Amino acid sequence: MPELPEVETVRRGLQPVMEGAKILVAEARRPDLRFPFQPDFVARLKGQVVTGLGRRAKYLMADLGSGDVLLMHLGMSGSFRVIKPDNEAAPGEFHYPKGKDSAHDHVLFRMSSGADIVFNDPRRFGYMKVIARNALEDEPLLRGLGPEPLGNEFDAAMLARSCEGKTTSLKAALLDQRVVAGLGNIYVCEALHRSHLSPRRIAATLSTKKGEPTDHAKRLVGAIHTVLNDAIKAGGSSLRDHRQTSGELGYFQHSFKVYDREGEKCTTPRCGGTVKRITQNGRSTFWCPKCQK
DNA sequence: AGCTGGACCTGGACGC
DNA sequence: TGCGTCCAGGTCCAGC
Repeated sequence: MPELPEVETVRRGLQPVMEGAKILVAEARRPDLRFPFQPDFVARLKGQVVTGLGRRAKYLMADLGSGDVLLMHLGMSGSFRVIKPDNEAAPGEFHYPKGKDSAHDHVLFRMSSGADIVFNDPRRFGYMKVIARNALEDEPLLRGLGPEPLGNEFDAAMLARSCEGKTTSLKAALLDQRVVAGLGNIYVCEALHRSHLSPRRIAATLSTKKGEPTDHAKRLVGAIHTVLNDAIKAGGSSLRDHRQTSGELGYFQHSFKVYDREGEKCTTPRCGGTVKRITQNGRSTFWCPKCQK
C-alpha cells in the first residue's frame, strides 16, 4: 500500500496503542523479510517502552526507551493491524482469528496498552531493523534520502536544484527518493497531472540556465503539497482492499485523476483528452497527453 | 556519475 | 477448473 500518505495513516493508527506503551512480547515468525532479521532483533524490542512513533519518508520509526529506534518499511504489500489480545491465550502467545493470508503475518507485538499489533506482508519487500539512535545518520537505508515533500525545506528552488542537469524524465526524478523522499508511483502520476506537466519532460527543465526554478517547478511543488495533504486527510488510498490499522479503508483512490484510469476521460476542465498508460523505467505511468505538457 | 533494467516475492485478474 | 501470462503502492544493485 504504502507511499507517504499511507505510511502517515498507518503511523496515526498505531500511535495511540504504541506511544507510551511497553512491548511485552515481540515475535518474528520467519527468519527474514526482505533482509534477515538481526540476531538480536527480538531481544532489543522486548521490554522496551515506545517513547514516540515518527515517520521519515516511507519509514516508520519507533523510538525505544533503550535509545534504539525500530525502523519499519512496508515495501509493496506490508500492512499493520491492531487487534485485541485473546485473554484465554497464555501471556506469551498470540491467538487471533486466522484469515486466508495469516501465513503472511510475520511480526507480532503485544503492547502493554492492551493491543496486539500484527505486521502482514505477502510479498516480503518490507523490513524491520533496530538501530541505535546515535547511529541513525550512518544508517545506509536512510542515508541518501532527500527532503520530506511536506517539510519546510522542500520548495521549488530546492526541487529545481536537485533536478539540475538531470537527463532522466520528470517521472523518474520524482520517484528517486534522493530528490524527494516519500512519493511513489501513484502520487507522482497524480502530482504531474495536477500540475499539467508531462511525465516524459526532462527533469532538468525545472530550472533555468541560471539555476532558478521555473514556474513549472513551482506548480509541481504546489501540486505535490495538495495531493499529499488531501490523501492524508482521506486516510490514504486503499488499493486491492488494503486497510488501515483499524480495518477501515482509506478513500483517496476515489480522488485519483489518472492513476489506474487508462481510457477514461481527462477531468481537467475543457481538456477533453483521454488518460493513457505508458511504461517508464519499468513502471506504469498514467497521464493525459493533451493537458500535460 | 547517472541512468536503466533486472531481481527480489506472492497473489489476483485475465485469457484460453 | 486449470494453467499460463501479466500486473501490482518499492528499492537495491549490476552493468552500461
